[in-house]
Amino acid sequence: MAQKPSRAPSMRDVAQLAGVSAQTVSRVLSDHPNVQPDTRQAVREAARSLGYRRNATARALVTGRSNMIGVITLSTSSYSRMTLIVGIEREAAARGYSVTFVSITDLSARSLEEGLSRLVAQGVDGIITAIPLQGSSAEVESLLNEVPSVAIDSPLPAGQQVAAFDQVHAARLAVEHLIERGHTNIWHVAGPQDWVESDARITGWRDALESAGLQVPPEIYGDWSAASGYRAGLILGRMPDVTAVFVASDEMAFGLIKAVTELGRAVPEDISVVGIDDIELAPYCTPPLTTVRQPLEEIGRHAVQQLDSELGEHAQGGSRNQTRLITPELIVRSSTSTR
Amino acid sequence: MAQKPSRAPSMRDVAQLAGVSAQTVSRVLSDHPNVQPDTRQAVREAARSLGYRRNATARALVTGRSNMIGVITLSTSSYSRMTLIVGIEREAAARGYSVTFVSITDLSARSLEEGLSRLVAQGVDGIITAIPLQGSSAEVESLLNEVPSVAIDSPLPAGQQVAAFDQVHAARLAVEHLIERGHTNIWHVAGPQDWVESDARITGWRDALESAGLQVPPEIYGDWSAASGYRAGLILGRMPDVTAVFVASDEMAFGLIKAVTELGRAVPEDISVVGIDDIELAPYCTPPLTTVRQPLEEIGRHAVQQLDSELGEHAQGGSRNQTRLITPELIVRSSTSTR
DNA sequence: CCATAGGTTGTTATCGATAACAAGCGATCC
DNA sequence: GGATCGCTTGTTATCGATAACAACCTATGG
Repeated sequence: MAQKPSRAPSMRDVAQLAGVSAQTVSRVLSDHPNVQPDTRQAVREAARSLGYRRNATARALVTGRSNMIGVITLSTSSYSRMTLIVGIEREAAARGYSVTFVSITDLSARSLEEGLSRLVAQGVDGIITAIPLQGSSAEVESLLNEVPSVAIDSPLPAGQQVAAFDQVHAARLAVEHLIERGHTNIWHVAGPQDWVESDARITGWRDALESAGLQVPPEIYGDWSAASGYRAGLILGRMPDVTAVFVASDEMAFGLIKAVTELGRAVPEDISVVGIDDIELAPYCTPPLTTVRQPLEEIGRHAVQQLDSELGEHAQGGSRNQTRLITPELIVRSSTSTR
Repeated sequence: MAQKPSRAPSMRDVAQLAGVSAQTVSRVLSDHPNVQPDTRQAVREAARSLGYRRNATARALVTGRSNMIGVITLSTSSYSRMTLIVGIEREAAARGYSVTFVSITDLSARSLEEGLSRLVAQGVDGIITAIPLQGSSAEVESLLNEVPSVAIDSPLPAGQQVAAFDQVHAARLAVEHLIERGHTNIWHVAGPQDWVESDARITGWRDALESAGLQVPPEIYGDWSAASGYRAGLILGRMPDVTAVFVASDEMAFGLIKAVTELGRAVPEDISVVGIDDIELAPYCTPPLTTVRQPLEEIGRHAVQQLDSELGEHAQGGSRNQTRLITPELIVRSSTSTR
């Protein structure tokens, strides 16, 4: 049944069938204004009857625009990454872009280079870097110079646009909430060392404590995983004077709560816990997790919007460096109690 | 500082600098065997000094291969989707493909068509459909005929390859575990109605019960979300003779456990619960969740492998319809007890 | 009634690479 | 020593579209 079509129909075929030139077909398909209605009609019909589909590759070659945007991200399979990517994809689709996706395993400059160059080689019009790395390399900078880009999370060097979430503020919200409830000994389980998010959240936590005149204990580093939160919990649960912990991600908070509970300390009666993210399962934690929501899908959309407008200006050459910060929101559930 | 390069260097530029023809440059860059070592060397140097990068668009146009594979998936930001996509991306990268990603919001034939045609228009070499829909439309079939494709989850009609996980077996494993522990009244919270996964898991559950000579209660439908699991829990928790529930996803299991616990029924003492997926948080559920692991990253990799080999054969025209089933594994934690 | 303007359509060149063919050249073989 | 072989390199055509220019035709105005 499936007859093998020797070749997909080209513009020439459509033109021939409609009795016009290829150029006219092109005009019709691009909605140029100056085409006679009947011609337009005829071309449309011919195209439909042949099942014609415009060849994006050829267009890209001649126009210099591929209408693809590249996304590079860490390959952690976390909720947050996925939500971000879905946000990006939606907005991109709405604006007529398709999304090419590259994930890297580690944060080394090597693999960052490798990933970026895959995207550039693929001919994307712009790149969204959803990578939380701090430093970078000359090679990376030069790659990012070849193509307009927007950074999520990380303030990468080149005069780039940034679509971000106010991490410091988020952390401050969480900690202030604990302070309001009367806690004075508030610990922090942070993300891994070289992540900007980790730093920002540490900063927010520290700021909040200091402005309240409270003592700042040492932070404990995790790696975003629930398992690392569990390990932190095994430590903190053994310290009797710890009554509150601000955890840098919901997933780590799950682990921490499990650990301290196993050690016989009740949450929130003995220890209050606040997370960050508001993952889908946060309300179903035992107890339901108080957390700061990150509107990730929105962040993804913003990133695409900025990239799109940057691509628009690109022709003209305007290049201001605006940053759009998104405001976090505290979600109070039951993992925090008044002291 | 950032000088605007009027145009990226082309093969011609490299050729000129190296004092050879464009074709020779092409040969060097494609690692053709018959090139004199010094020529090769000279070309390589010229390319490096110009910062030359091969234009994938032009290559794609002339070779007819874009080295892009398309992935279409539902835009649920679940853990599993992300894991799958990461698996796909890794394997694709390893085989020299880049991945273009389209997510759709609903399972209507309309949006499926829309998404697929975006991919086809973009010129992908092959498509991985990670969409759990049962039915489809003529238009969809015709789109899938234009391009080789592999289905994950769903047995889409066209003589497609399928990379799948043995859902029926997985469900059976879960239920048999409960039966072994002495349970006789085992309920099921299923996924949404028109998903193949839901059906397969229902089938497995039913099979296991029937072969044990047990009664089959009516299934309760959820939508994979923790919230829907919670609702199911509010129902099942009120039925005193229910001692075991097999839940079609870990996320729903989290919700269910929360609900029945709130109703005063202890897990696993009063009610045993088994999920499916083994999400990262499963061990940190209260109590730690017994579940059946889905090796999603592996499934993603398999899908790419099959697609790649299909793309290879495509030239020759072989087209058998092999299916690779991946075996599930039961992970016993503490949410199930002996009756 | 001719000149000009503007709408409509066609022609040609081009984007950046590769495939297919052609040519040059030294070595091997009889 | 001449013919053939095989390695190396260059030439030309092509992929499928669009940009830029050219040509034609129909109104409109003087």
